Amino acid sequence: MGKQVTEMLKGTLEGIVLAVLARQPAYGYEITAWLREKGFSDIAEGTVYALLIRVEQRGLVDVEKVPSEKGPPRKVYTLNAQGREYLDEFWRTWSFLAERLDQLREGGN
Amino acid sequence: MGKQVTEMLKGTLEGIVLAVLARQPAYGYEITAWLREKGFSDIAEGTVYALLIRVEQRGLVDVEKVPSEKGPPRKVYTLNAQGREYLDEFWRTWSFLAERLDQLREGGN
DNA sequence: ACCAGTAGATAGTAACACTGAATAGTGGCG
DNA sequence: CGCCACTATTCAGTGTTACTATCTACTGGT
Repeated sequence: MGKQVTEMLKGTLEGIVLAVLARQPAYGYEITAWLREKGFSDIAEGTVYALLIRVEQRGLVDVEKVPSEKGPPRKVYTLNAQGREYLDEFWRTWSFLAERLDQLREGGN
Repeated sequence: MGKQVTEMLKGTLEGIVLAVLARQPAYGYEITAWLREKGFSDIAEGTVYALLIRVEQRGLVDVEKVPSEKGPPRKVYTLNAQGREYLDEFWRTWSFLAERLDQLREGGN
């Protein structure tokens, strides 16, 4: 998609994934497919898995192994209380940034 | 300010600085002060200088050394045609991301 | 002579997304 | 049975970016 998106995703992709999990539990492959569908056309497979491991280690999500009819068992991730808290902060940070950017774009000082 | 902002700034700070330069030429110290004033409370001094060198090497800005009444000479940066083009693309990328994020936030699918 | 304020440069570090490849399980087809 | 497509996860290595901390350098005031 271009280097610009890649760099801009740093810090936001994590929030995006947590926001997806806030709606309902999901597993890596599912999340990747969802992102692709939503226009993040070439988010690498591995990227989402690495991110999920990170948030798991930080204790923002709970994990459950669920057998799949097709393929190896799925690791289903659920946002926990700490994750919800973190997500709230993410939205505050995002709002802060988005406001500043919008102001800049309007040429406002 | 927190690690979240730091990571989110990756990829956007560059656009922010270019957007500032789109309004009028400026030098590093000035840009840093402006950012602080606008709420980016702890953007490190060095960060902006490093970024400016990067965009200069990519040919997005023109540079002119201007003697200062107080302190060493200033390096005044001006956005050139290529930089404006890059900035346009930045805004397109930003819009794409912001739209997706807004949708996610509304809980929309 | 010293210090605060202005102005810029730089070496080393941490975090994050990407690339590319490997591993594993299931079902269908010849 | 052997092969392939699809599902699903893992991992080592790389590039980019912002931060930390420090250093240089010039001016004016005490």
